[in-house]
Amino acid sequence: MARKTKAEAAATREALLDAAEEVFLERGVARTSLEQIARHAGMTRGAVYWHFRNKADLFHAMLNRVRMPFQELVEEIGDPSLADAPLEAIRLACLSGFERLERPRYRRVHAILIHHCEVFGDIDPLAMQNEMAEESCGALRDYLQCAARLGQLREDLSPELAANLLQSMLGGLFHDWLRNHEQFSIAEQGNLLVETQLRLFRRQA
Amino acid sequence: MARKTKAEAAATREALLDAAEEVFLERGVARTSLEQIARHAGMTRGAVYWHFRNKADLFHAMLNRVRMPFQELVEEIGDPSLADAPLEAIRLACLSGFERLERPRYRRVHAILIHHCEVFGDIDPLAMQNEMAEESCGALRDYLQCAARLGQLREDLSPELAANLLQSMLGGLFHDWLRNHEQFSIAEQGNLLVETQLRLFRRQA
DNA sequence: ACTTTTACATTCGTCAATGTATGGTTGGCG
DNA sequence: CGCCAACCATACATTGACGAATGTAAAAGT
Repeated sequence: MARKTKAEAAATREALLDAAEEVFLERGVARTSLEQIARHAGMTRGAVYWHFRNKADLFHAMLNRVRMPFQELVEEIGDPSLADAPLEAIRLACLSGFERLERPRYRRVHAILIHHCEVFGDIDPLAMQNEMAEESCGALRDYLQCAARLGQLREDLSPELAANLLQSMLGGLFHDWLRNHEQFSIAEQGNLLVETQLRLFRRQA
Repeated sequence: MARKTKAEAAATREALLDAAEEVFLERGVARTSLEQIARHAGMTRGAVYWHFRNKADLFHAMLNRVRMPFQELVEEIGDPSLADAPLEAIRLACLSGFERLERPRYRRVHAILIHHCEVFGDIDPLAMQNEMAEESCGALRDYLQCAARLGQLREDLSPELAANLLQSMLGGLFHDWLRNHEQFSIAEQGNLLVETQLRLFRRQA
């Protein structure tokens, strides 16, 4: 094969990762061979083995193109102007998280991680999900405790319980939407659910 | 091998299915061979291929030993004495669902379906999850509409929205618990969350 | 312009898993 | 009581995916 320029080579690398996303998503990780990925990108397995050591390495590279959403969500929350409005901070963080998830690459990779791959090589998707869950739940608890101190929560609702409730609701929404994203828009439905849940949390005037 | 009595043959069939549950759960469906399942049951692949046509057939048989929980949940709800207390009916249905899920066989099979298998043969776990989700969401909506007619819901909360909230919360809880059931008891945590959510739904006195 | 390295394509050996065919023992029915 | 088929083990054939080796032609360097 003729050698390509560096830019073209990088492009084929991206094309291989794109192809991996699509084929993994539609056939599952275990059932797709490197041959299928290569053919779907218009290449052969030789190209795959040039850019990646093996299937696990390619999988890692695919994951590294997106960062974890809840991690970013926590960073996003760090707006100092919202220090006295923690519930609003939570709402905005969820909103930006939803928008990020609607980008095709994010959606596909997370759908693969959660619904289309079992334990695979040194990657344990369930452990990653556990980390994400604990991380987001911790952040929610911090902000809801803050809200409780500011007297913005119903008195008959502990911030820990509210955090668990919100965490479970967000997780369920996340899973449902990733299962088939054409059923509803996560931005619309997510904002609606989060606003409603937070409204139920707030103390009545 | 010597021929076994009918009872013994049935016992080895069950032993093979038990072994399949355990190995599928710990190694994932795609990465486990029929050899591993047979050895784990103290048999050889010959026994597997006698009782089942192939891996997919064994998988089907494993699923058929448990019925879908939300399907039973819907049946469970049909208590006529609770016609004027739909929220209580929902709570009791969730409770019985949680207790059913704590039985090891139910827990293992659902954990496999949701977290440890990709698309596989003619089985599409995501389609099954979609059916379960729509089914339970429909039932919840019916009961919450009933509650709304009886004036038991906050006026600023539509029954459809409440159903979606509850559905997402239950789904998230379900997924979280199946991911590692040692983290918490789904009966305790689930009842706590459901009671709290329903309390937030109720109109204030 | 010449060499070297890059970026793939092609081919082939290997191995694990599946599926099938066969054998052997005995339970259970006539 | 005899024989057949149930029940399972064993051996063999087949498949297909991986990974390494090799080929090769052009881009980069000098």
